Amino acid sequence: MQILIAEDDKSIANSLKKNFEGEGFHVTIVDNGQKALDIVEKLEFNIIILDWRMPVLNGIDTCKELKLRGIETPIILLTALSEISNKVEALNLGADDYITKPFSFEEVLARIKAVHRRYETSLNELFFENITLHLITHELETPKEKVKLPEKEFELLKYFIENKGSIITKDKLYKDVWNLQFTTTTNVVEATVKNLRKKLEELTSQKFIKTIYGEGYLFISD
Amino acid sequence: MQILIAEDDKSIANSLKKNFEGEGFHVTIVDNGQKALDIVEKLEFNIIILDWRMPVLNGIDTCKELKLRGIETPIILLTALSEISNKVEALNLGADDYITKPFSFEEVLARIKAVHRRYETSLNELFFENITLHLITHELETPKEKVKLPEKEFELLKYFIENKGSIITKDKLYKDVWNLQFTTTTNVVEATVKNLRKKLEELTSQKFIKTIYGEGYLFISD
DNA sequence: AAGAAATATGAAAAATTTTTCATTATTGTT
DNA sequence: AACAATAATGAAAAATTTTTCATATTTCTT
Repeated sequence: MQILIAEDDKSIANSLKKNFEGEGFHVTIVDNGQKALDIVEKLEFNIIILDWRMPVLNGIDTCKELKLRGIETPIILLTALSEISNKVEALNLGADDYITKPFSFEEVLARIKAVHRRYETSLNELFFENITLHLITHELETPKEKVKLPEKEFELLKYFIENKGSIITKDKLYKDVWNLQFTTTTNVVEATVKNLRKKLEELTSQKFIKTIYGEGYLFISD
Repeated sequence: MQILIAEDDKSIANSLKKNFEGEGFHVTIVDNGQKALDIVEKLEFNIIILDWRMPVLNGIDTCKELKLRGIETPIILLTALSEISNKVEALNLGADDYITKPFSFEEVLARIKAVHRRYETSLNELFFENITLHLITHELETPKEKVKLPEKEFELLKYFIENKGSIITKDKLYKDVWNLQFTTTTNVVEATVKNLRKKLEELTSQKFIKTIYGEGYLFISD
């Protein structure tokens, strides 16, 4: 997760950065709104955190300008308690949330995760590494190409991404994807896994679907 | 749009009601949280507005209880300015927005529309009359049954609902749904319309797809 | 290393969906 | 009412997807 923080108070900025990095996030700090606008043109972020008061260009105007430019990255505003009557303004400007100082890191983290989750689901896309699964059109988008997946392959891949990183047993797939009791008389799962594997590898040159012998499948980075 | 207002201050409640009805919404008023819980069990609402302070059961606890019961209807809390430090609590309780008194009706209306729109798109469903089209699973839900639509029928119905009430020419369908130049050498559109019509009529006993001779199709109430 | 269990695979079969085609029905115009 | 244009329909053909089956490969255990 790439986070941009625009905050002129160095102690706050560094404290946030240290904490976020402890969470495995990547943080970029700028000290005014204009610099935030500049860097957003060049790099992609998943979340933008703007301080309300900043030199050169404050958080409100930065937020307004970002939205004007069509940037859809979720924005969180940091405000002092005294400025709180402006909350309506904040949300009207297009900010997705705001946090009043002083705040605990736990609060910031919770808000960020909530906003990001909300954003992801609003997009109707599932992300994994360099692939995107479009939930409405059932298209699989890769660096190489965008293809429409047949029904079963779509459902299987969706299930894999939703359960990435943990072992998925075959009977779970029979139950959840095929709505079948687990029977030994069929091997549709293996057959469909084969086809999905082939398609994924052709498109990404990566092997996302591992098999754990005797246990099930594991969807994970190559 | 069905709105439930739980507010013990009669002047506020009635003023809201009058204004909402001017907008064509249908409003139900109750004067405490317990009554709100009771009526929500019996009737369906699109938005619930809860006053923060109320006798018997206040807005916070009502909100908490509604969420506990799995009610997903968006909730907006009304709070006095002095209670504003609890905003974090409000959002954590699962309220979708909150408005501080005193408020203008315009603000309330804007918030309601925003919350409702957010809700509808977050559901990933398209509604028309008594049918629901599930955008992720491609299922058509009717009072009688829920069936999975084949790809083309799904895309066609989605297009119809998105363009309900206005004439849809055949070349628009060829272009937007089939990605084809309009050619006279095929009649896939007619064939698919036929099948969708049959399915819709079997399931709802209604005829949603009218044909406007020489112009196109019109998706509209029977 | 050999055998057994589990998984993978290519190709065929079955099922479903999409499109075409020939014909019938409907609508608007004269 | 008759004609021409447009739309609807049933059935067949074509294309695609899903499942099955027989066989090959891999993995684990001894």
